[in-house]
Amino acid sequence: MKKYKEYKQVAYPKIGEDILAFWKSHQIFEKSVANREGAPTYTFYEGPPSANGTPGIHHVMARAIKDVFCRYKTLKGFQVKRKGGWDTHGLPVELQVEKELGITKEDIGSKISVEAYNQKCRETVMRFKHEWDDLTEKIGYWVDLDDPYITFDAKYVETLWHLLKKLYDKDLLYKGYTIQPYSPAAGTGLSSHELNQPGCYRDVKDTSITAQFKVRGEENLYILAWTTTPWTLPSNSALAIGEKLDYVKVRTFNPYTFEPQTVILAKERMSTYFHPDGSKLDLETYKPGDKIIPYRIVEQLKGKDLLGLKYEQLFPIPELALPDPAFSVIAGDYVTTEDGTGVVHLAKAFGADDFRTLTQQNIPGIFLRDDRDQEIPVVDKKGKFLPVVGRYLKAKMAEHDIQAHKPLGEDDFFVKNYALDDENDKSYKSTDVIISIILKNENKAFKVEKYEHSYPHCWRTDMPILYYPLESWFIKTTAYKDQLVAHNRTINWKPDSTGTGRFGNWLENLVDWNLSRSRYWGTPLPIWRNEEGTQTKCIGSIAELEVEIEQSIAKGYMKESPFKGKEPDLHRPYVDDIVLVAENGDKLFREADLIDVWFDSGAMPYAQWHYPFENEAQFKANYPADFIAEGVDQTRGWFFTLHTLAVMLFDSVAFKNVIANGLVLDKNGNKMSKRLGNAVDPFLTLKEFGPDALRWYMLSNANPWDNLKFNQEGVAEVQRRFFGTLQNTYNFFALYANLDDFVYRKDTKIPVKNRPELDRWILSKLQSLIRETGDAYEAYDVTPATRAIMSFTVDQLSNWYVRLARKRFWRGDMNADKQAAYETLYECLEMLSKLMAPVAPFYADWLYQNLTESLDKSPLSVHLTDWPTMEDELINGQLENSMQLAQEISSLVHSLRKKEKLKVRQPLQKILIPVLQAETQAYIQHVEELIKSEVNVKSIDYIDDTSGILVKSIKPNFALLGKRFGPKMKLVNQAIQKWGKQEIARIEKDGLMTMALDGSEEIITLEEVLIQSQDIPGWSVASDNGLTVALDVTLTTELKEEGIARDFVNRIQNLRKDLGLEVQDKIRIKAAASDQLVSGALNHFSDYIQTETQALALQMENELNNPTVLEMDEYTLSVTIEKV
RNA sequence: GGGCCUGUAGCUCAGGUGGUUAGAGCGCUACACUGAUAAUGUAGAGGUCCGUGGUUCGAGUCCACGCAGGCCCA
Repeated sequence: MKKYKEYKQVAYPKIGEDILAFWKSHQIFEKSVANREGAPTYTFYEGPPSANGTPGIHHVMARAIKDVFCRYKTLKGFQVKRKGGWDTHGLPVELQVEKELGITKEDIGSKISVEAYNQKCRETVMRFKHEWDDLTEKIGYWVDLDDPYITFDAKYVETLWHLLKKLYDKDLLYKGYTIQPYSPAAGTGLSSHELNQPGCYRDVKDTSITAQFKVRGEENLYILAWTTTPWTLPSNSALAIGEKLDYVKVRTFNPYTFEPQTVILAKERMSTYFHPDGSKLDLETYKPGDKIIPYRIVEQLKGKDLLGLKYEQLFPIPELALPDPAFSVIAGDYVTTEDGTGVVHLAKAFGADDFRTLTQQNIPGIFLRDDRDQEIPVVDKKGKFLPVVGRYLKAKMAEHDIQAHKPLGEDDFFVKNYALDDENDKSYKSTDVIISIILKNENKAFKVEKYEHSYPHCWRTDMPILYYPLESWFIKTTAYKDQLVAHNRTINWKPDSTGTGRFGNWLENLVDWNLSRSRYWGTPLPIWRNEEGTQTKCIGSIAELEVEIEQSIAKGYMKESPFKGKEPDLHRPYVDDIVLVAENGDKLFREADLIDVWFDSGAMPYAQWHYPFENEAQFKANYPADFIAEGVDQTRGWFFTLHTLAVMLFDSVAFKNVIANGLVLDKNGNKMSKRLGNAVDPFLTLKEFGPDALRWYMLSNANPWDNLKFNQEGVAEVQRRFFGTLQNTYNFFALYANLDDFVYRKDTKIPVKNRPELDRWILSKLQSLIRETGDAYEAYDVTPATRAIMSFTVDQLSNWYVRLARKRFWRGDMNADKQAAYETLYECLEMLSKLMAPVAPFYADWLYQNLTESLDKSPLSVHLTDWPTMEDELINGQLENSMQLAQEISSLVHSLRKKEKLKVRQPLQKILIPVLQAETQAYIQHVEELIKSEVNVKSIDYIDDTSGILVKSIKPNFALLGKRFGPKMKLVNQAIQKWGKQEIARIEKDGLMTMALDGSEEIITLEEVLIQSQDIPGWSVASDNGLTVALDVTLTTELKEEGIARDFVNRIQNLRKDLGLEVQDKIRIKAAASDQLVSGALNHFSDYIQTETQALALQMENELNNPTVLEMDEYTLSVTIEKV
């Protein structure tokens, strides 16, 4: 029976499937964890994906990275529990549900109850769980899928509440009012994290206006201010300048009304607004419509000279009138002269800087009042001007006879493109455009143009966002900035720059974390307040809530608990129905907000265990994480929220090591997107290549933190080159091992020290490989590990060891030499299966099992083994040196043969190697036989100094002498280059030489120069890397005959094969030679030929029946062979 | 506009602390091998190291300023 399975063809995808089935039926993953019970833990946190979309190829990348280090640490003896998780809340879920139901946010509560809506969300959110689980299994990502944490789970939410209360108790949770990104289309504020979604910032062309603000009490004097959001101009209540900037007053004409006027702007910005020739033109002779408008600078002044200047309201709508100090010039430290006019228009409701500055300077903003007497901006939450402004715009349109694409009523003025009208309509006019025309007509616009800039968009609705005043709850992260920074310094970031740069800078410029989301499907904020906002309760657990509810029932505020007789559900609408009792007896209502979903995921270290309500020991044993990995886009997402909560609540890091991987782009370096059709389907790729080649390609091609240009051909190459070579090597082993009935047995194996040199060499290399891969995995550098494994497998094991050892496997019966070869190759293969197991878990296990099946005691799977320890005593540096010399010399000889057109089959007499050090000669002599057979030469001669024919060259050792001589190095170099035979001889003999340099004597030692021999007069030489080889190209008759004999063997072997003879079949050869040299060769090398070709006889005949004519280089030869 | 990353052969990538012939694989060309054979091996061609300045005796490597691409943020 065959002990080692042989494979004609290998279907890698099938290996994936088979091994997956094996893992399942033998519970290998479970065993790999259970086996390490009691061992030190290595903690990994799974960043929860959302299962409401299908997984992509980049998820394979991310998950492969996670898997590699968890598997490696398991092999290293740690217990690595990997709890899976699902991110289930948030806007994407809501939007998907709305799309499917054909509703908008406004319909919630009317067309559909919050209860039914949330129920639908809950059903939707796990929709693609099956695909995710499927992919996870197929790529071999080992994670506990049976007991994942789920962020909507009541227990999970309870922990979130607990954490929020801890923040509240520390006074780190507060309600504020800020200008925030708001999506009218989605009806919600957006977190900075959401705005960080790739693709949110897009280049768009907006109408930009440089408006003229007329200075009060002056004739025709205007301040210029530029904006890309004309719709905010009706809300203008101040202008900001930079105090230290230079400004000018310029006399000129308005380009639209042609009226003479004087304008104020930053001096540096003049070139944008005035044609250079305008300064030469006469102001008096200007005629309306002239192409170049003349101008004169009439006054230069500093920004601070402008402070306090009053101007007329741009849109004098009576309802929007404001008292002093509105409509005046103030200072803003953010004003620059990079664009615009160096004057910034401020609208308190629509800009964060604006809001801050105006608040600080006590300048009121433009607001109206709602029926509860609360301030409201003049644009409503749908992005439409209130009728107060609409009426004004409508009247102005009539006054100036402005025709739009449709009749516009006072309630029709949407900002941006929220009207959803057809923008391609020729007569389409946006509100921005209408405002521009009005201003142009009224001598209030100095320049109107389309301006292309990057503007944030809502990541789901694709509509531009507005900056809009919203009330919010915040976490006061700024209070912990120093601790956040300090703890970050202790984290090992891969790559380092993401930690210090991207993440570090983010922490340095920290703002408070805006927690609030006005939505339905998410974790509700556990805060109850009275109507005045004077009484507040924060609830930190279900039990606490139930006690409060009892009190409320007792007080008569509630009839019964919504949780009565069922499991508590902490979602809306149930918690909204709960009314609590304040200390002073007031009714408390829940703050309607949900919290940022990033809080959900950032709290997973605690919430996944329902800590502190349960599993305290579990939590403590697994906190903080040793390792996490996600995409670099999570830097300010999950990485940030994990870090923040850990620092603020536990004064700890949340993770010690983190890999922030790059993007997976298409092969041309473009982003993959389903829309563009360049997205790669992971399932199809798996089907074609199987999981191992895919993982190996992704991790070996480039460091994970570099973007990967994903190219299927790259996967194919990895498969062919690496897996193919490894597979061939295994097949080779299996083929002969089975023929010889070899079975690897530890107890009877030949000690390494008794094995042939070649074996000891490859085993020495193998030991180095163990160290190299181990070091790389330890440093979270998977790419160098894969490259080292590939290089060993392909270059050393297959291309050198197997090739040179081939004959040992097929020749003769079992003997010690043969056994050593089998054992050595076996040991290399088995070791490779372990070293590659973290990256290519399926193939590695398959290989391991093929090798070990016939052994009883070995663990079932490579993933249940221990990481190998290096055996230092097997490392033989000298032998590795020798072998490297053999490889280099062989390569040089091949190169010479090529040049001289002498094929390897033609034996040659000798090669010459100049050696200047006895050491080198010893190294080479060690592997002399090997070189001789590899390049087919009879002998190797060494020439040393005593021969007297060596031509040596000398050059300085720059690294050493450069440090010593510095600027004089050029002179030293020139001097040394001039040295001839005598000087070289002397420094070699004495170990030093003196030289004159700048009038002084300098002593140069032998170590400070490099002496090489690169030429042997009269010989064909090749040299590389300080090594020189000469080839004796003389062909004697004997050599020629031997070459012919070898050629003949080769042809006979081909014939044997053509005739379908088996390896052990014997033959009889008859040959009719036409050439004397050939018949001489056949006669002289008859024994050799017969041995090689398994011939019992080689007869020379004059005539042959029906012979085969062999074409040899210069001769032809007729032969017949017959099976005996 | 700011932060970070990347730029080396046609393609994908290596090139501690600066040191004088810049490497590998794939692809290409040629050859060899034919008992690993739908394999395998060898050799060759192929480079303004993104550009420009600078530091230095010496720069792919260090510095400055640019250019191009990417990510993140304003």
